[in-house]
Amino acid sequence: MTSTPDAVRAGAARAASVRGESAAPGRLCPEQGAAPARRVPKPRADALRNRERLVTAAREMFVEFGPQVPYDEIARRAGVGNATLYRNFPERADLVHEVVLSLMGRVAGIAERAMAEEADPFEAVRRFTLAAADERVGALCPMLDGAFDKEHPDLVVERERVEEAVAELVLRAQRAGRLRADVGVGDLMVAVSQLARPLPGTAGDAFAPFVRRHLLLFLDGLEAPARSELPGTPATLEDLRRDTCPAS
Amino acid sequence: MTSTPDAVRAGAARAASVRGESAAPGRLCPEQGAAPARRVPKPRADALRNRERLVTAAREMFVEFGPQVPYDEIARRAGVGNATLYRNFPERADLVHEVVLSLMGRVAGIAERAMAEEADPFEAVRRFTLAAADERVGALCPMLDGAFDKEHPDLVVERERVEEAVAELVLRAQRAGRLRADVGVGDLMVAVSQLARPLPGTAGDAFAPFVRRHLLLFLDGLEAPARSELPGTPATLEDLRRDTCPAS
DNA sequence: CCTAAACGGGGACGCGCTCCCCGGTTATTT
DNA sequence: AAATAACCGGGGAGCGCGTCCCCGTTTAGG
Repeated sequence: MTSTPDAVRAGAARAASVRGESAAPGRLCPEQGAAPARRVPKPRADALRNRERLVTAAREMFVEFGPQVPYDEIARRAGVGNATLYRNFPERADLVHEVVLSLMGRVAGIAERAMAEEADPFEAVRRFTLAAADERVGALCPMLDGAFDKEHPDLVVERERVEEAVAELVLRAQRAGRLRADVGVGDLMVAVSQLARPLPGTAGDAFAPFVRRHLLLFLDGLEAPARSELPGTPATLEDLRRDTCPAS
Repeated sequence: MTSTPDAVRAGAARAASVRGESAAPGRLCPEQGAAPARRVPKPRADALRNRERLVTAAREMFVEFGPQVPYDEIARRAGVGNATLYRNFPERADLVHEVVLSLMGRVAGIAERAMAEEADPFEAVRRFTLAAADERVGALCPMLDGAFDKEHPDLVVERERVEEAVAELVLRAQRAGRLRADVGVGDLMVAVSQLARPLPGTAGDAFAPFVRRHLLLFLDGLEAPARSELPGTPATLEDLRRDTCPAS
């Protein structure tokens, strides 16, 4: 054995993950000061392709079967060997992290686009809600219990992007008098996630039309003027984080 | 070994379960025709107590951790040995069956009481919805995938009781012009289940106030007059069954 | 064309759940 | 109240399944 780059890469990935850095290859990391100019071999094209395929497959499998789905099955779905999966994501937390990150990015984009392109601010909320459901935000729920670093820098950045966009969305609609004033961002996010949450066992899409109906009904309840008086206070996202992650 | 009643009981339970009969002890089964008057030993009082404890513990554990929770943990929560659990419910399907049955009974009672005691028909819907959520109907969702006999006679009876009561509840509210006409029983049941569905990892009750808010918002959307036009058709319970159980 | 990194899949390890066995305990029976 | 039979409890063996690694082969890049 002259050199075992597989093992080296895997070890590096694990270490980077622990330090809270992104383990994604393809990102040229500047030489670390005194480190003796170790040539960072640029990753191969097919390697990146496979990595992307794995994340996509993982997202689909997580949505359908939850985050406990066997590693080997994910690899099979992605059309690669299981070793490739283990090389890229030495532990499950890494994979979950990547999937959550990708999903949040999509949702943030949706919110920003809805805000930019929709004239009526309540219509923007509606469009965001339905599109977010299509992205299966509900699949995030089962991942909350999984032990993955919720304070990872990359994740915090993306989360703040989502929060900011949706908060703005809500605020505009409320200022326009189209959205009732006694609801918060947290109310919207959680209810959407719950209503769009996939049922286990259903291949996935048989329910889509019903989910749409229920979201629209909920949105009707959100519209101003309020038809009833709500108990408690508008839920912020901090409220939710406090209740779901009592440890942090 | 002179006689092993434990094994006999377990075997009998398994057979009865397959035949679609209730395996509950305490129910005196009339002597089966030509069978030579085998004395059916009346079950002991503590045995029934333990059985009831097990069902209660199972319901709690299912709500909190899903129907895959380890058998031994359920026994521990119930404060009995694991053998007792295996004696009463030789396979997981039996236990799930019992829990679902118990839950459906409670929900049916809630619906009937709401209808009888509430003057305003929409208020009856609201009361039913909130009470059903308190009973954790949402916990039913994760059990849909589990392989348990959904056509078991006992279950069908209870299911029809629920359906009839809720359908009547909806119909009355619609006839009174208080509930929008373009929603069906299925819309109500599924949305409530989803909104009240417990999040994994949360010990359970931190979210209760938020769930209440979201249910009330949804109910506001349900109120007549309709604020938007819904796509598709009102969901009946048959629609849902067809989509969740494609095999049957 | 050559080199080295990445791939694939077969198989062993180990964990955790299931399930049973048997000595002790408790409710019923006369 | 004593006898008896059913029931209970918990410890441990069996085993299925997911995780993880090894190594011969393939493939991209120079």
